[in-house]
Amino acid sequence: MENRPVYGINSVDHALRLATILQQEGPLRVSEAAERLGVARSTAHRLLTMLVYRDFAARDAQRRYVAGPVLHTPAVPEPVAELRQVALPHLHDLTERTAETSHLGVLVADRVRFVASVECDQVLRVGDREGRVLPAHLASLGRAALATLEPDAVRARYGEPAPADVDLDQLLRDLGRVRRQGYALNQQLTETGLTAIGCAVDTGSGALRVGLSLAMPTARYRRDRVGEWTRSITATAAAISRDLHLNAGLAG
Amino acid sequence: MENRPVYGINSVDHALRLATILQQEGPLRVSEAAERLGVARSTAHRLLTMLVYRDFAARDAQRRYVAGPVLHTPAVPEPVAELRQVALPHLHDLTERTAETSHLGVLVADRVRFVASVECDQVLRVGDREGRVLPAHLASLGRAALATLEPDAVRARYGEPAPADVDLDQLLRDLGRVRRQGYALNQQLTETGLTAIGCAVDTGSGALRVGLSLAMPTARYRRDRVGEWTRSITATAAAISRDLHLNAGLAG
DNA sequence: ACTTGGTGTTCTTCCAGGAAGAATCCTCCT
DNA sequence: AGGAGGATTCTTCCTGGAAGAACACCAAGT
Repeated sequence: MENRPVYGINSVDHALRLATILQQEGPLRVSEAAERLGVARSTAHRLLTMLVYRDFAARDAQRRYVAGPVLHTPAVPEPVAELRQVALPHLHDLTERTAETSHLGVLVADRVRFVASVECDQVLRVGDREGRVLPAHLASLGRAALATLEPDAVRARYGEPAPADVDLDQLLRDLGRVRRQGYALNQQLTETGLTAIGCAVDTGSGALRVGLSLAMPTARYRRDRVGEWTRSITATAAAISRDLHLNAGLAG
Repeated sequence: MENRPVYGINSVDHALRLATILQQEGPLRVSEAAERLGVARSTAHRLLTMLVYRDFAARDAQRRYVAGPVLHTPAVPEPVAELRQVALPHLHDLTERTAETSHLGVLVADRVRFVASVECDQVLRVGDREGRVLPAHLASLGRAALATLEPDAVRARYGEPAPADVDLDQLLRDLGRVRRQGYALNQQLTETGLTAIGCAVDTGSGALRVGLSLAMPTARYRRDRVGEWTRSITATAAAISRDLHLNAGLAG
C-alpha cells in the first residue's frame, strides 16, 4: 500500500476508510464507526450522513449503515465521456420531437446507470435521472440492454441464487419478447405513475451495453402512440450508433 | 436525492463527488477535476491523492485519474463479519501449525477481496493482505473460489471480451484441474518471490464464494510438502465450514 | 410506570486543518 | 533550447471540522 500523502486531508481519510469498512464488513452502528475510526460519535455521525447523502452508504432495516449504491455498483465498463458527448445532441432532438424526457443508460453488472438525460419542457415531466443506478430489469432501457446479452450471461449477472424479487426464467422470456418487438416497456416498475419505453443502442463494443428510453407520466401514455415512439427511439439509437462508429473510424 | 445534511463536511463532499465523477465518466486530469468541483488545482490535487491512497482512484497510462479498485469492485455479496469471526481462530491455528501466513478471501465479480489474514512470526514472511483486492485468477484462493463455479458463470464474471491478460479457455482448463486435485497454486503470479496454495471453503451459500490460502516466500516452497500443506488447508476449510453451518443452525 | 444504560442526533465552541495562491517542477511539442 | 501547459509542493490565513455537552430515543429490567 502506498504511503500516506504528505498533504493528506484527515476528514477525507476518515470518510474513505469508513466507506471501505462498510463495503468490506457490512452493517455498522454509529458508535461502532466512531470506535473503528477513533473519532467522537458526533463526528462519526456527520461522516455517515455525508456518505448516505452521496450514495456511498445507506441504512438497513435495523437502521444500521451499510455500503450504498456507489459501492455496490462497479464503475462503467468503459469511460462514457465520449458516449455522452455523441448521444446528448440526439437525445435533445428526441426530446424535442416527442416532448418527453429521454435517458441513456449503461449496463453495469445487474444494474443500469443513467449517464445522460434530457428533460422535456412540460410542467408535468419525468426528471433528470443522471447518476442514478437502478436494477436493470426494472428500467426499460435496462431491459433493452439486457436483451442484447445471451441468456447465460444474463443469469450470471444476476448470480445464483438471484435476488428474491427476480424471476429469472420469466425475465429471460420477457427479454426474448423485447428482442422480437424491438423495444422494452416499463409500466410503473420503477416508480408509480411513470412509464418508459426503451431500446438498445449498438455501441460496437461487447463490453458496453447501452439502452435509451423515453419516459413520461403514465397519464400521457397512449397505446396507439407506441409505434410512433418506437420508431423515434430506434431511429435515435441508430443515429447514436452511426456517430459512435464514425468517431471510432476517425480515431482509428 | 436526499437533502444535504445540516452539518455537512465540505472536504468530504468534494472527495465523494470526485469519486463518483471518476466512476461514472472515466479519466480526468487534475485541472479538469478542479474545474468540475469548483476548487483550486492544489485542492483538487490533494483530494485526488487521498482517493489514490485509499484505492478510490488510480492513475492510468497517461497519468490521468480513473476509478480505483474500491469503485471497480462491488461490495461483498453478504456481510463478512461473521465469516471473519468464525474463520480467524482457524486461520490462527493453521498459521501456527505451518509457520506460514494464512489468508481468507471472498469472490466479488472477477476479483477476490482479502477479508482476513494471520501473519506468521518468521522474519521473512508474507504480509497482511486484508482489504486488498486482486484479480481472482491470479490468487490461489481466488482460483480455488472460481473453481466452485460452473464454467459459464466464470465466463460471465469476466465478461466478453475478457481482459486482454486473461485466456479464459486456459483458465477454465486450469480450474478443472483445481477441482480434481483439490487445491490451487499461485507461483509468483501476484508478486515475484511469493507462492501461495489455496482451496475453497464451503459456506453453504451460493452467493458467498470463499477461498483460503497459505502464502510463503518462494524460497520456502517445497514440492514434497505440498501434500502436507494441502491436508492442512483443506482441514481448516472443513473446520470453518462446519462452524459456519453450526452458527446457521443456532441462528435458524 | 419508572429507571437505567446505551445509542443516535443536534448544537456550540475553538483551534487546527483545509483551501487558495504562489512558486516550483515536469512533460511535451516545436 | 525554449515555451506552454499542467502537475506538484509549500506557505499562510481563516474558516470549517472535531469534540464535547446536551438532548432525544429506545429497549430492557424492576
